[in-house]
Amino acid sequence: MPKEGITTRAQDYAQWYLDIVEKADMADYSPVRGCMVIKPLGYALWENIQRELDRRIKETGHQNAYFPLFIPMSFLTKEAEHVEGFAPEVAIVTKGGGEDLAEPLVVRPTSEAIIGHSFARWVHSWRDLPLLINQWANVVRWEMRTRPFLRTTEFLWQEGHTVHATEAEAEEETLKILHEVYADFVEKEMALPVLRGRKTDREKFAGALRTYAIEAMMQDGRALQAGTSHNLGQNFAKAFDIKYTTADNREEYGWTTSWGVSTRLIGALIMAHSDDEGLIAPPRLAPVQVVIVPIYRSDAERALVMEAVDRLTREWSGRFRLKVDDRPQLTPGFKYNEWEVKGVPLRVEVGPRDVTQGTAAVARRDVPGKAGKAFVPQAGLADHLAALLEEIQRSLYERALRFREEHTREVSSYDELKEAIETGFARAYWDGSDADEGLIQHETRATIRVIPLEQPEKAGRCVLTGRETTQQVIFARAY
RNA sequence: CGGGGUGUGGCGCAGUCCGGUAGCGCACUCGGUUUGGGACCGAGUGGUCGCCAGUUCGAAUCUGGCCACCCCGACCA
Repeated sequence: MPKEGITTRAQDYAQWYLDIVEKADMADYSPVRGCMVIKPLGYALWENIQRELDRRIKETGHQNAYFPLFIPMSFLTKEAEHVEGFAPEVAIVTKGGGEDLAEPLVVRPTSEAIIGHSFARWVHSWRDLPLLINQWANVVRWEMRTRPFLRTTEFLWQEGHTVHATEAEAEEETLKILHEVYADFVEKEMALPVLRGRKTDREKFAGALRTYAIEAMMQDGRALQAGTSHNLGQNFAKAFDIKYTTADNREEYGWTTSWGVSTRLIGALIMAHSDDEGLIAPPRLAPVQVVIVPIYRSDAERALVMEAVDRLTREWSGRFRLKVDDRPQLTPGFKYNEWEVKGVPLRVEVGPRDVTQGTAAVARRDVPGKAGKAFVPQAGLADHLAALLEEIQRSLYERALRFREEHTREVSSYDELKEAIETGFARAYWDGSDADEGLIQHETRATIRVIPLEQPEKAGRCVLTGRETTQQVIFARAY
């Protein structure tokens, strides 16, 4: 049954997304344009995302630290490409304590500059390297057009910043983050398959040597950049004077990297898995994994049912993130709908009939309606639920992967490319220039999302120029 | 920054053309009956109609100005 107040995906995908955010109660608008209030459900998702990412970031040897919100204006201008890229979208503080500041302060749009300054003070010797730091922070970018989670003026993220002795080590770090932290997290925890690849020069980070990214496909066939990892070369080391002395007493600039993912991931999670009924949260990140709805008429039945619920859940302690919805005066049907909109993966119903029969009704969020509901024995219920949560996690991933495969076409002509990007990704041989890419963007609104790391063995002809090349790229419209 | 739209109880809207005591649905509060797919009945609370100025005996409604937000595009995690 379509839920009240949720536009269907078929009607208007963009409006559907906004409706899900609102009806699932994940975020609210704020008095400041483009800024968003993250409500408890949205924030609980973020906390779970943080926990899993933070674990991977630490397992790969990084430590958390925190750097200031304000950056002296002059710092931002030290790296030429960097300032050019970010200047149009920074917020600037010119007054403090009622006085004009001697130097305006930029509210960080990203922290390469302020962290670069610190790193220059921290790094002296080859023994100080590699320096592997991460911070969880908010940043501000004055965007023209905003959308909850996908693009907001202020957003939350993590940004890793590292310094290495050699170019090869910096490159290794950049790719390690891409694979072992970002792709691993998004595929395993978010149940969302990603394409891994390099960005073209047009799309790379301002000031980077090379940018790598993971790209995911949303249910409307558009691409969403889920994370980026930059090899900054020596650009920032030179701008901020990050130098070290080698083992044979030579002075060298360090090689730096930076990488980040943001609350945008919540937007990706919503758009990739949810349906016209509401949010579908992947079990591994769902703030509530199992909701129990007790059903009763009289006080006597209530006592009976609640006793069974208490007995069951006592045995589950710690196994699930669990919610017992014993709110009085609300009908079971109302509760089913509410938890469906909020994306809880499993619902367990326990009523008088179940108490007598030793059963419970279990409903899967990812399989709507009767098809996803079954009466199962109370004995062994916890194991059954645990298995179902894993099954849902796997099923969501496979569904998203199948969708991406069905909406990805190999194209060999510009006409085919134009057609393919209407519904999904276009994989094409490419030997064009930056200007050619700009032309295609102008004509089709599609851009090269990634140059996939996995490339074909044999050569083909560039979709635009017709020149022979071995390089394939992915074109798509992006969020 | 261009284009479109909207500002009226917490939310969604009607009323504006044609000026005359601000209304509906949901939500909320209280009482009762209900509860296996969004319960029902009854009684209530709540709004200087985005802001400023003007016209008028009288403005949500007419005139002028301003502001804000949303949606669609170009720029971007």
